[in-house]
Amino acid sequence: MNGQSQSFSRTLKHLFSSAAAADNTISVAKCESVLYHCANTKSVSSTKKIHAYAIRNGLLSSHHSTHFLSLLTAAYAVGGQAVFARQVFDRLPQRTLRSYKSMIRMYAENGSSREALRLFVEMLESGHSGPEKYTYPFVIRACGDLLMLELGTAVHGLALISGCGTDTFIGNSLLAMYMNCGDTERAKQVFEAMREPTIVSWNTMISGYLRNDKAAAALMMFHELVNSGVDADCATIVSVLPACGYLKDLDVGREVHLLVEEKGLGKKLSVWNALVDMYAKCGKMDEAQSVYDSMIDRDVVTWTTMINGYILNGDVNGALEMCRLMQFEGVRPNAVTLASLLAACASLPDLKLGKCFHGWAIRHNVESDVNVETALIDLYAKCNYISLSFQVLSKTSKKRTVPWNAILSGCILNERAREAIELFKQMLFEAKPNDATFKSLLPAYAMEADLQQAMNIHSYLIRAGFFLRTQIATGLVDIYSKAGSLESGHKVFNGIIEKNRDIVLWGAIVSGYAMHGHGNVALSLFYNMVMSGIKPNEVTFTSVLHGCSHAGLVDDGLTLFNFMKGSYPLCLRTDHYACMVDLLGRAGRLQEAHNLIKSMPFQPSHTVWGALLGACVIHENVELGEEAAKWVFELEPYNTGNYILLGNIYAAIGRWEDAEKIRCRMKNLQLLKSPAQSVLR
DNA sequence: CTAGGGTTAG
Repeated sequence: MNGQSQSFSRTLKHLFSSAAAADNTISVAKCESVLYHCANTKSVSSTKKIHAYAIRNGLLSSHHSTHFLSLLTAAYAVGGQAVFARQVFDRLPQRTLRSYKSMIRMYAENGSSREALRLFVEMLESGHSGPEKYTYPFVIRACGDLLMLELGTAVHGLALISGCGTDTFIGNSLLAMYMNCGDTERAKQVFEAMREPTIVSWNTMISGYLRNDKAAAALMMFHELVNSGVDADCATIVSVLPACGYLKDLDVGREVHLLVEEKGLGKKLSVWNALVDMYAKCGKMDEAQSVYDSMIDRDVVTWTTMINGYILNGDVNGALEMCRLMQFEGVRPNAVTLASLLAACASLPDLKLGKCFHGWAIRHNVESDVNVETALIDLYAKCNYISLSFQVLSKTSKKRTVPWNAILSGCILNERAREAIELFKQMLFEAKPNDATFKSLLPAYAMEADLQQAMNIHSYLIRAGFFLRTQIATGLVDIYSKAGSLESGHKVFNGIIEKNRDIVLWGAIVSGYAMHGHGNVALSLFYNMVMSGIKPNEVTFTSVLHGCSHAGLVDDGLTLFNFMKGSYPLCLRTDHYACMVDLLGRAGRLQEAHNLIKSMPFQPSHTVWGALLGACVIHENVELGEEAAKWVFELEPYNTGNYILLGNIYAAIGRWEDAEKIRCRMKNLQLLKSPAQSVLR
């Protein structure tokens, strides 16, 4: 106990002994000075005593009560007593700067950011000046927590006006806020304007870049930091290592590892855990293992990281071995461990193993964790046991969004579009949908291909304010295309500004026109896309080529194909050749089609030969038809359709015996088919 | 008094 708190407790004692003696001469001022100490020492029990004393002795009704109550508010707030603080605060005749400050701080600290900001705004509106430099960081953090970029920017301005612009703490808070809101550029500006960035500033930048999917920028920051002469600390290490892992940049990862050894930064377990994770993510399980072996202390995170590492590198047995060792060491798995094990079982998929881990989750009492529940729903859906997914769902709290998202995508996976749509309607009574919800749900509407339903979900999205996002717009374009309204799809497409149109959105509109036979529109949209600076990918090439072939645009198709060969040779896939063969073949240019196949830089697939065969049927070309058939019979021996196609060519030109022979061959194969297929499975 | 940091996660 230091001198100050000793004198405080003396004062408190004196106060109460005087009270016991019914000495009402104890002044409000005295109580106030005690309260001031209560706030400084975060002493809740003393605060309560003073509060009770004040009530008993009618101090609250005096004209001094504003000052007294605002001190009382502060004392409760500092002690984290939200309910008491609020009660006193609401009874204040006048809300003072002090009371606002302490309430804002309390709410920001206990996670009620919205409440904190409400009070902050009210404080400004009621004519108080801006907060002082110790309150700004709380307000700024609250803006960041709620992703309120506009308000955050306004607070930034206010801080500048009040002359707090150079404060390091406020600067660092601003960095974190902008990063949280996804505005990396503004964060960078603030960082560059800082006169003396501390290690915290650097770390905030590094981790912020990573959280905004800019791992390369995070690494650049790290290198700048190393060159600037500021010493890295533990937080730097655990911020930069995930970036190395994400980029699989083993060189930088090793550099960081060296730094840890040289500067003795390995005092915390989290640093070693991050190193293990980095090596695992870079695909170096042997090095991860050796870091792990060198560790004296290990916690559940270490084990989980190793287990994940083995899963990530496709070594399920290694992961299982780790589980056994972990159990042997007496370390209990947590929800994270089980969620990732279950996710691994889902991606295999391995129902039996998944059920074992479900059991393990129950034994370790984590089966009602949202992450675990979600992983279970996903697991059972991917194993085609969606009824079990529903069982898990029925036990969840339902107020969370993620399990619903999992069941929706599970329904899509099991081709239960109707059910997905029904579930979504139920979901709306319980939880708030987010972007991921629609990512899972929209394909259901595309499967239903019902224009009325398409319009329903579209109008819902607009009402709910979801219409801006590219990904969701893409889903809508796809739905409208499949439901047959290219016009509506195009309107949605036009609603996305050019800057926000990504390859997937372009792909959706192009394929929409292509699949409905509007090859010319598909083509011109495609060229618009290229002009707007979007690099086409295999998928867009396929759909636009498809469009050309469906619309009989032979020369356009050839031009496009040659453009591909010239500019995007690495994109060329077997599908593209199949489209071209189909295109040339339908136009009767069979020889050209055949030459194209022969020029292919890789083994032609059955689809390529199949396209030629199909064209040979239309144009009754036996010679090439037989050549194509020879290949498809080899590549796809159990597809009876191919035999029928060749038979049709023979029949068309009157070679009845050959047609009959092929028919027999097909029949014999059909007899073989069932046992053969069961072996193939 | 106030700022950054580890394992899941499509």
